[in-house]
Amino acid sequence: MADADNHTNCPMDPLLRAVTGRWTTYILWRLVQEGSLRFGELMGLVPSISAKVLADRLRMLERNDLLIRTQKDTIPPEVSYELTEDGKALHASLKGLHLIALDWRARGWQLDEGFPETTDSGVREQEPA
Amino acid sequence: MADADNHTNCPMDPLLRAVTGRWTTYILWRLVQEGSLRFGELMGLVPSISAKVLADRLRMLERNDLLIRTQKDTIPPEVSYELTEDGKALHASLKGLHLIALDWRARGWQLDEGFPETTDSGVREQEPA
DNA sequence: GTAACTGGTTACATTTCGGTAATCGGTTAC
DNA sequence: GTAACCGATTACCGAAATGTAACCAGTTAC
Repeated sequence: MADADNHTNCPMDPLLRAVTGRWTTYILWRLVQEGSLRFGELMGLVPSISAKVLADRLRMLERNDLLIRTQKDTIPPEVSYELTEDGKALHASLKGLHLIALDWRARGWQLDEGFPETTDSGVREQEPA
Repeated sequence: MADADNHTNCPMDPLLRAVTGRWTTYILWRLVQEGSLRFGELMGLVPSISAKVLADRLRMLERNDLLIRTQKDTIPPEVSYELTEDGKALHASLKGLHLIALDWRARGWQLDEGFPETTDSGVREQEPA
């Protein structure tokens, strides 16, 4: 998909896909804050993420040289993750989006993904017979 | 999902989800370039998008006040779309991501999403019996 | 002997996403 | 009568993303 699927040739597409999965930006954020975190620490910091998805995200970020995985072969093992310079740069590049996000949130904006079951008023226009 | 699912409370999450679907950034880009476009024009400009997905994207952006749909009830109908100020601001906020995307692309970076079927060497480590 | 520790992997189920093809509505052109 | 026009919607399907739960390894503590 990485290339054959680059229909639009939009340069942001691959970065967006790198950043877009659920919790990914939050993981980046935490790693920027804390510098280095172990797997279990991330499990605790990212609310309700599963080990599977966390591992998926970390391996994906590692494959793309956005973070580095360091393993100590002690028993039990100790594995920690930290961002590379590219990873930090990626996070920094989200600054603009972050600012506008804060602004919109302050203005009460919320994403409407279009699930009508959350509209509770029940009152809707009736077609005249 | 819009709120109950905001697990991380990361302010960027909803914006990222607004921007993330396939072709969404490209649609924003085109609307910024052209100012106003009709449905059929967008169909032509966005390569290989289907009417269904284009309609999905447009309705989603409209629901979130990122673009405005204008319909003339002629026969055949004429419908055009243009970004709101918020829509333009959202697009502008992707500037940082755009810059880093250009830089990385120039450096040869490509997203590796991890599908091993594209690695054609066939040679992989064998377990010693 | 068995549970806990850490950092995962695996199989499976469910949910969501995107793609294809058919259809609609009202009018005009053939 | 029927095809084209435009802007969709609908039903259906397969693929991809995500969630859940069980399990693994090697050692220590009980």
